Amino acid sequence: MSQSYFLILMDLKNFLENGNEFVLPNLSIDIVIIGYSAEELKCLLLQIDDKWLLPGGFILKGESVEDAVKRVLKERTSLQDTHFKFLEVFGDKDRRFKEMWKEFYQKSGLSWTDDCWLNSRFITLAYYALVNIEKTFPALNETDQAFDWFSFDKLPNMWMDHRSIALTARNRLKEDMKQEQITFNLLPAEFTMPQLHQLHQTILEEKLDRSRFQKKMLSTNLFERLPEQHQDSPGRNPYHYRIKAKNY
Amino acid sequence: MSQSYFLILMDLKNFLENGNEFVLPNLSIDIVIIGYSAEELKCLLLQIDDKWLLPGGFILKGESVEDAVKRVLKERTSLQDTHFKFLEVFGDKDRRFKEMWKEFYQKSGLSWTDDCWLNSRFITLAYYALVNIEKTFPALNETDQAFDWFSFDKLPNMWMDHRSIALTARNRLKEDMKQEQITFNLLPAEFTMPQLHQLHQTILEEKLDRSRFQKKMLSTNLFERLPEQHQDSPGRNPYHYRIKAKNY
DNA sequence: ACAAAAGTGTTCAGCCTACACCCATGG
DNA sequence: CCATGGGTGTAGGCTGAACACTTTTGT
Repeated sequence: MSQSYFLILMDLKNFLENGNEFVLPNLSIDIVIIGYSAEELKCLLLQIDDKWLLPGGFILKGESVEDAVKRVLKERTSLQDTHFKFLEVFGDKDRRFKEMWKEFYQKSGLSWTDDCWLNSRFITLAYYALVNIEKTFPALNETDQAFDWFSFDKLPNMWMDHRSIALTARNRLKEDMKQEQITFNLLPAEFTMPQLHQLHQTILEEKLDRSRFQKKMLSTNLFERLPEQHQDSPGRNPYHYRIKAKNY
Repeated sequence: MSQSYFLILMDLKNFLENGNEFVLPNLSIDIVIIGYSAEELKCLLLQIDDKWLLPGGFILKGESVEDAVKRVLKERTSLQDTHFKFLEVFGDKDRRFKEMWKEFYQKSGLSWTDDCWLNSRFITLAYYALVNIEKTFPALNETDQAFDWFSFDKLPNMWMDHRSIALTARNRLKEDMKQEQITFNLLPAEFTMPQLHQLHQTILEEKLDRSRFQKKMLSTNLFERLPEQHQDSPGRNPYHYRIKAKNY
C-alpha cells in the first residue's frame, strides 16, 4: 500500500477545497522519521517546490491522535508497528504555511484566500519515529514532488519551523536513549555489538569505550546472542544479536 | 485579578453559544496544578455538579499555546511565573464531556444539541504546574461551584478522563524530579533541608537517607544558605535556604 | 605468523549507602 | 544534662572509566 489512504479517498482538488470537513481544524501531526545509514543519522523529508517538509498529516474526525500518527506513519513508510514517541507541541500564534499551498490551489482552479482552511493557523503535534532505513519504502502523495533522506547535519531549506522540529527530535533522541533502550529500532532485526556501538557514538556525537559499552548492553539482558555464522570480513567476526521477545 | 479574563469578556450564555468564535475548536488545555501541604501532594480541582475536574481552558485564536497555558494558570491561581511543563496529549477518538455542559445550556435558555461546540470531541493538551499552596489563591469562574485541594490518594469522582490525567502528572513528577531540580516550587521561597527532604520522600513514596540527601542537594550549588535565625522549635533549628538567582 | 577486529579482564577512582558521631537548643 | 532534631564525617560496596590482554580469522 504505497499511496496515502487519505488522498485515495479524495483527489487533490477535493482535499484543498473540502478537506476540513473530514479532519480536525487547526491541528496537524508531523513526524520526524529518523533512520541510520553510512554512520549518519538521517531524516525523511518531502519536497514541495523549492523547500522540504516533514511527513505529516491531519487527524480524522473519528480518529484518535495515536491512530492518526500510526496511519500517517504507515502511509509514509509502509511500515507497521514502528517505534514512535511524542516530541513536542509547536503552537506559535501565527503558525501557518502561508504561500506553500497557494500554487496547488491555483493549479486546481481554486482561489487562494485568507480563509482557505489550509491557510489557517495550525498547531502541530510533533512525534519522532525510529525506523530501519533499509526496510522503509517512502511513499509520495499528490502534493509531494520527491522524498529523500537528509543527514541532520545537512538539512535543506525547509518550510516554516520544520527545521527546528527536526533538530528538536535529534536532540531528544540523545536524551531518551540514555533512559530507555530504543536505538535498535534504527538497525536491522539482526545486528552486531560493533554496529550498535557505532550507532550510539553517532547519535551521542562522542566516543564510547568499547568494552564498557558491550558490558552495559549485555547486562540489560535484552539482547539474544545468535549462533555464530556470517563470515565475510577480515579479522574476527562479531556475534549477531537480536532483541529478545518481551515476556508478558 | 481573581476572575477569568475569558469570562469577563463574555457572559456564560454568550460563551456557551458563541465561544467557538474566539477559541480554537476541538482543542483544550488542562492543567494539573500540584501543591504540597501537611506532608501530602495535592491537586487543585473545581466542582461542577457532583463531579470535579481539572482547571483548564481553551486557546484563543490569536494566542500561542504557551501563552494560553500561562493565561489559564494566572486566571486560576493568580500566580505569575509559575513553573509548568507539558504532560501529555489526551486524544481519544470520542473524548467529550457529554452531559456536563447540558445543565448550563438549559439554565441559559439554550438548547443542548449534538452540535453544540462544547459537546464536540476535544483533544486536550495536558500540563502540570508546581505551586506554593500557601501563595495560591484559586479563583472560580461562572461555571464552577467550588474549588478544593485533594490529596492524590483521595481524588474524588471526576469528569471524563481527568482522574487519569491527574495521576499521570503525579507519576511524571516522580520521573522529572530525578532529572531536574524542580521540587522547590512546591515550597515557600525560604525553606529548610528537612522540609525539602520530607517533600522528596512524599513524592517518591520512599525513605531517603538524610545525610546523603543533604549532600546531594548542596552539591548542586543551587541553594543559598541564609544567616541562621528563626528559633521556634525544640532542638536544633535548621538553616534556611533559598534558590540562587540564575546566572545569565 | 601477523594484522585486524572482536571479545573479555583488571585496576583505579568516584559515587552511593548506611550508619555513626557531633552540634545546637529547650525543657 | 538529657532528649530532640539538624548537620557532618567515614568505612564499605558498587559502578563506571581507561586500558591491557586474549581470541578469532583472513591474508
